[in-house]
Amino acid sequence: MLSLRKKKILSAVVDGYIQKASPVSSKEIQKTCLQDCSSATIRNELSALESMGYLVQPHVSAGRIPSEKAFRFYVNELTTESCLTDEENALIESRLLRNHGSLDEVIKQITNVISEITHYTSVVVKADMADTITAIKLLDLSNGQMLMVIVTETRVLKDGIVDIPEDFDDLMLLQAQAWLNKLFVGKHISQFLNFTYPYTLVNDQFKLNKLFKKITDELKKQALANGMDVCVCGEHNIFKHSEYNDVGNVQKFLSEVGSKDKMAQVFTDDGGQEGFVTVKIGASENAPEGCSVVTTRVALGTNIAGSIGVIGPVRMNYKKVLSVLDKISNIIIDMMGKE
Amino acid sequence: MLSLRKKKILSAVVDGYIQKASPVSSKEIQKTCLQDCSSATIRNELSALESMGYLVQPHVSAGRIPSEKAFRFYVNELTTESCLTDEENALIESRLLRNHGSLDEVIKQITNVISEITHYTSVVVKADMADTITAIKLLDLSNGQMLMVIVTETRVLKDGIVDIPEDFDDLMLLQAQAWLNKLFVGKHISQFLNFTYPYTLVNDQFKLNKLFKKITDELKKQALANGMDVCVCGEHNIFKHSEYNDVGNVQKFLSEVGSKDKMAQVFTDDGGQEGFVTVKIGASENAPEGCSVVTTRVALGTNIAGSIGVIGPVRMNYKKVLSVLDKISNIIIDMMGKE
DNA sequence: AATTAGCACTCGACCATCGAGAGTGCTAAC
DNA sequence: GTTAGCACTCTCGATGGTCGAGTGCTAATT
Repeated sequence: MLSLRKKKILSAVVDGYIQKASPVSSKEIQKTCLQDCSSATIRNELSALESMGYLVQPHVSAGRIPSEKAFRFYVNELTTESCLTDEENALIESRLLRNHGSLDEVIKQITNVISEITHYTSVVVKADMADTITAIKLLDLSNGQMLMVIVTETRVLKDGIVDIPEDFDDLMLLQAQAWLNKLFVGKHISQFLNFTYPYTLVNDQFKLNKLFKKITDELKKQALANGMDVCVCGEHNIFKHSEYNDVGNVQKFLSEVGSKDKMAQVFTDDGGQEGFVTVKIGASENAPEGCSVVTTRVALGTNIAGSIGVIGPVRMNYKKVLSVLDKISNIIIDMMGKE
Repeated sequence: MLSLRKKKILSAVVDGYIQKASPVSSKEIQKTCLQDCSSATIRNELSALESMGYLVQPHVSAGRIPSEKAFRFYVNELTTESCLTDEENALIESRLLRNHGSLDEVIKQITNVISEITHYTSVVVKADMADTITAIKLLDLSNGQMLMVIVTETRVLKDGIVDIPEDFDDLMLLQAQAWLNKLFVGKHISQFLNFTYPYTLVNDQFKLNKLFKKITDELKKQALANGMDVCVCGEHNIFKHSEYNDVGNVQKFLSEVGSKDKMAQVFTDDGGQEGFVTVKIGASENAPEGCSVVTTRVALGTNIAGSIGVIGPVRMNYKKVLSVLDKISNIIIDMMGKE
């Protein structure tokens, strides 16, 4: 457990770093939040926090940078109180309340406002929960591969291709198909997400298990990429943040954000509870490397599940992002309640 | 007119620069294409070409870099013969010929193959020519602004907002509306593109003319952004080209490519003739700064106009891009003919 | 025992300098 | 008109030196 002073200092480092994007020194902390302490004392504390894994020193004569652990601490300590200005609140409301025909229009509006106010990239993932699976087909392509097709009430998802092992005959393919249908027909495609293949379920032979796992994995990917609508807005906001002064980072970020299945994955892999905001910090919490992902669940209509959120560098303005998402999810829940 | 040797040298510089992305020296040219000349002679020629505006020298001890004028020369000299390998041809064919339900699917496939083979960003702009304008509405928002709405047979385009001058009354608004309807009802939205506002048409008063011009400009922008479907693929390919090692350039490029109206504009502003490939080099030829745009027109169905093409740095592999677009447009024209 | 003042130390950022190498332009000879 | 030869210019990378920021440690203080 951290002493009160350590907490204060740690928060100050994180706050300062979020603001300036450069290492924070003992003197700065003294100025901003601990005038009644000397910088030497703070240095001792910083040193302690470093050895506890909260801080990192890029080099000996630089200040401290918060680690992902520090950001996690910071976010946990955060109060839920909003930091939005009246103008920002008004903007959000006016944008969401003007009634824009179709759901997709509304979603566009949502991503728009979020990215505009937060200056990060925003994402909304939509899944029609009423659109359930009616069949799963495994189609032998006669070239050692099979095509997997998921049929739902409203559409057909294809393009999943998997190698068939040589000792796998037609009968087994049919068995596999039957098994998949038994498991998933009537369910929503998003339920692949929570499904993990149990190795002992079908067959003890390692090879077959491996194939079955491959099939369900591939189906999962398909379901993510095509079964859910992903709307992204404000990708270009990354250029505002100094971690993306490097072309390599930009490239990595854009390729992550551009991949629908990754986004669907990252933005729906949370508690699934409506009204709560989830924060994932860095790769260790399953966000893309160097990134944080903030999401919240919201019903976008009867039987339409939605996940709205923000993706950006770990050095993110969490206060603002959390406030915005909180505000927006409340408005939406409200809107939905009235209909 | 350039001497044969100058042409040879100029082509060699462009070729070399396209390949290496670094200045080309006299010695290199000697090696690659003019063994029977000394490097000194080539230097004289290079110097002449430079003063003619074809070449640029970044600094005195560097080789030459081709100017946009040089690329224009190079492209004009290019023969139409294809430089594609058998594998590439086969890939294109197999991708386009597997029949993918909807037109949008096909378009996705087209952009996909193009960007995959050329390693540039590819764009397809689709315009349903049968979808004509049924009405244009100017709606006074009572706050000194008006909302402009274009109604076509299948959809409603809105969101164009323009200030109304104070001395503009309701009657004039109606007049303006009547005028616009008279001009454009029954036509396709893309025809705004070719429309330029004639100052003397309605009123001699400068102010009103200015407003009318503003309205048509705004309508144009709307028509471009929303009246045509723009499909972009392979944005991330820019990272493969060294001109985009700089974050600033990446940002500029992505913001250009991300703006639908700019893309619709750039990719449809050509002769409009089917089967011919148009090349725009650099800002002076109305491509985005530092970029070249290669396009070709193709009917994507009865009454559906399409423009398919590639956008990338001026230092583009024109041989390949032209070959690919040529091949693809031929296939599509063929496909359409059969239906 | 915790805090603090003071100081030596370290390291990055910035700048100037230097030499090597590339490639040119010019001159004079062919 | 072409070419060999050479001086010249400029970039690039390496080297070194100074400055300032910020630390860690020590010894004194509370």
